[in-house]
Amino acid sequence: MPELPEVETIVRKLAPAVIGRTIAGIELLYRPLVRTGRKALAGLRGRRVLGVRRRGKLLLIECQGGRTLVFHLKMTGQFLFAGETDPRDKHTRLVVRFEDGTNELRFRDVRKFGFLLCLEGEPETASRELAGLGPEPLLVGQDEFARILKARKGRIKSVLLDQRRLAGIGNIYADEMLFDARIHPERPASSLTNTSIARLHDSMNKILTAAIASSGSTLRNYRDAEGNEGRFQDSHKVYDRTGEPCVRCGTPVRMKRIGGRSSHYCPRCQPAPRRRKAPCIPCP
DNA sequence: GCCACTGTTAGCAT
DNA sequence: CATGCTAACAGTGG
Repeated sequence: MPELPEVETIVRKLAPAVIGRTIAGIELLYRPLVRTGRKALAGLRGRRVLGVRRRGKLLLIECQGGRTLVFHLKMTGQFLFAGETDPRDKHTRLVVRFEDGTNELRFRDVRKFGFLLCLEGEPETASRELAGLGPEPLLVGQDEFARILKARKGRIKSVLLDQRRLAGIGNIYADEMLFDARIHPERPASSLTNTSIARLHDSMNKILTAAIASSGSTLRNYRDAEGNEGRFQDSHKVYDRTGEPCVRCGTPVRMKRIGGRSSHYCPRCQPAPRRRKAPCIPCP
């Protein structure tokens, strides 16, 4: 479940709790979690944590000596702190112990989709996963945003979800920002007017900023590193509100599968794109 | 019990 | 290259 606002929330909890601490050991409980750098992982013992940051939906833990742990939480990855003697549940995939021994950091992931890279050197250049990402939605300017959208033939929602175009937007926030900007999720990205693009840029900033301020959305199992739930689900206007009245016009919110993803929208506030007339083949 | 569904995305087909 | 499905996994809810 974690998208940009959830990963950002986790980063903010994790940073003060681990920066400056020295790693005493790492226990890998599910080997396939580590996609690259399993050997480098063992070499983290004795190194200090220098920083924690986010890129798209990835969470980066930067350590002394130019090594970086890169986590993707996919659907069900989560971090928690626990005492070293507290029982571990069966979904715990990795444990980081620290020299101060006050608590340990655990990564658990029910569905096992999450992954970890242990990189040496500049992360942005050391891995495809990072190098291929588009700009940060909260940093991209309106002009570049417009260029990204206008160059795409596909549906606007699919473009928002494409991490090579913009990094960090997932299903929930794509639906919410499209509703806010009154754009139908199936509108071809290249067909958007400058006005619509400007509105969508504003909505993207507004929704993501508000979601971060509310510590993300908890619909099923998302929790931050302290076990807290997010509160932004209370502000969802369309996501997970199928059949409920649109907050703007009262029309029931509709759910439709678009590009394999459940998509929620108001059929009245977000009118369907006009179907193009068939080209006149034997145009005389 | 069975079936449908789930917030991601890599990999493959077109 | 771009775009569109589906599988990978495990649990939950009907």
